[in-house]
Amino acid sequence: MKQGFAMSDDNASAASAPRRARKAEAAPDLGVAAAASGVDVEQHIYETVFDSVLNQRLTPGTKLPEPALCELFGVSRAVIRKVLQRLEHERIVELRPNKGAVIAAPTPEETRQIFEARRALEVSIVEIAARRHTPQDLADLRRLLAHEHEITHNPYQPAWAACAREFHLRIAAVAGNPILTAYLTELMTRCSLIVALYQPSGNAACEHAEHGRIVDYMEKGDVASARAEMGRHLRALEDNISLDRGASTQTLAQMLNLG
Amino acid sequence: MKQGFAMSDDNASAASAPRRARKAEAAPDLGVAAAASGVDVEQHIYETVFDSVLNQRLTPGTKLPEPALCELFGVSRAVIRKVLQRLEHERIVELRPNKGAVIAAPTPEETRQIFEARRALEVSIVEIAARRHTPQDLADLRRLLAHEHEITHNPYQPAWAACAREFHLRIAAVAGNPILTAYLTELMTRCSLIVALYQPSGNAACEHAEHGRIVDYMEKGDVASARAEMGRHLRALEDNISLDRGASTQTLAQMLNLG
DNA sequence: ATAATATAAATCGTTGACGATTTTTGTATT
DNA sequence: AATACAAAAATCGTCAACGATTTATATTAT
Repeated sequence: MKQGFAMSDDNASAASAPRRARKAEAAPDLGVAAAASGVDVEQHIYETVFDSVLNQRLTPGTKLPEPALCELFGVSRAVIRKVLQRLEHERIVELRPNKGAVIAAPTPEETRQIFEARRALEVSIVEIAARRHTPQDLADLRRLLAHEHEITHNPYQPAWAACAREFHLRIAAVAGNPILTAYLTELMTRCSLIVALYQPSGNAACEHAEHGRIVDYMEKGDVASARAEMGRHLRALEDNISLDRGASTQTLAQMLNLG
Repeated sequence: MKQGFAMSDDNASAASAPRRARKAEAAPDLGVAAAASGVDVEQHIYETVFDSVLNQRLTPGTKLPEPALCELFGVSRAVIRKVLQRLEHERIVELRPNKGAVIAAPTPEETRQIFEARRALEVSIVEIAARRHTPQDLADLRRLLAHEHEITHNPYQPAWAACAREFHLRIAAVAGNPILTAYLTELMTRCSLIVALYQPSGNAACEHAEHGRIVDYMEKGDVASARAEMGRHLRALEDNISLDRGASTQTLAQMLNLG
């Protein structure tokens, strides 16, 4: 098969020109801003790739050649390599030695493990959140539920996925443990990859109702029911994933929402 | 304060010599072995640092200068940098921009979060393990308990810590979810840092008894009791950490068990 | 026409070097 | 003697280049 990339052609002219405005001898470029922006540039590249994965512009299996990313972002290979290693550790990309980086493609077995891990984590998280929530926390969750309700009938899948993601992460935020939140964030990102791979026939309205029940139990202080409902909800999510595949024909620049 | 390092002196003569035996023109060094060993070298460096942290030779706050590590392991800065980034992502070292890497020193608040995350994870892990264990799994756990019993009266703290660590990770292995095992591994490594920082007055015999009860409940299939006992056990662990500090005077080479 | 082989292109791993920042050391002043 | 300041050393971030490996392409033989 053929990957639909054409970046070395259309980007060689667009990205190489601003690249030279770094240490020019004519412009008195204050070196402080250039050096201090280094860490921000790295974060920007990371977030761009991350966001593209969440929005399914970068789909599992997509190759991420280092030279292409260098030209797209106008940086050296060292910083690209650093970002790729970070993404690898979060299981978003897979780094095959001497063969390049690709967006990770969770196998069915990994999918099972990811959902089992989510259940293990989230039932504990919702238990902590059910004990620790403030009135403000509940108001925020209700507001998220209202936004969910509006978007339930939106056919654009990534929008709903982002909404649901925000809900689960908000509960983790209520629990107030950054470590558990980080783990859950990682697992939910991998779930985005799963959704992109095996398009689930998810019923947004059904999921929305389950979210509502979870908040209801939290408000009542019914910890056990909140745990049970979260467990049911996650099992239901796992239960509707098919095994179709979809291949893309976009360019890497389009997937990254650049140019 | 003064860090007790003297590596640039005694290592400049010992490590720079074998460094040159890489691409010499006289020796027909087969480049395949040198290139293929690259990933193993990286893994070796990682495991050396990791092991040194577990054994409390590398204690929180210890600086890890890149040039020193380059000479100690005879590699370039790129590979050292890669290992440091990996260790940073696992929260074992902290990478302060432009200020170097140090062994992480969990704060009291982080300590609370780490133990809360351990409880959240391990009660679910032991529940899965209690449902999924085979006779062989139970035999292995009993064997670990026997080894624990022998070492209970050993005054050398890291030996007992390694034993307890193995027990908890074995339960995770019985649960059979690599993702949860990886998260727990990370948390237990951070617990080693906590132990090194705030030396707990842990009662090994008491912990050993709790381990035994956990396995008993698993064997009986009493899932709820296994969960509860694990929760009690982890709370007890958290409850005895003091707030003393200890500073080291060893050289980095000694801490890494080299030469 | 297809398969196998050889050549060419692209990509990755590693290294050494340069500039910028931080830390240490030495000096002068109060 | 202690503090403040300045020079020097050490360390880190980034980059460009070289060799090795992989992938794609072109050629040739069956």
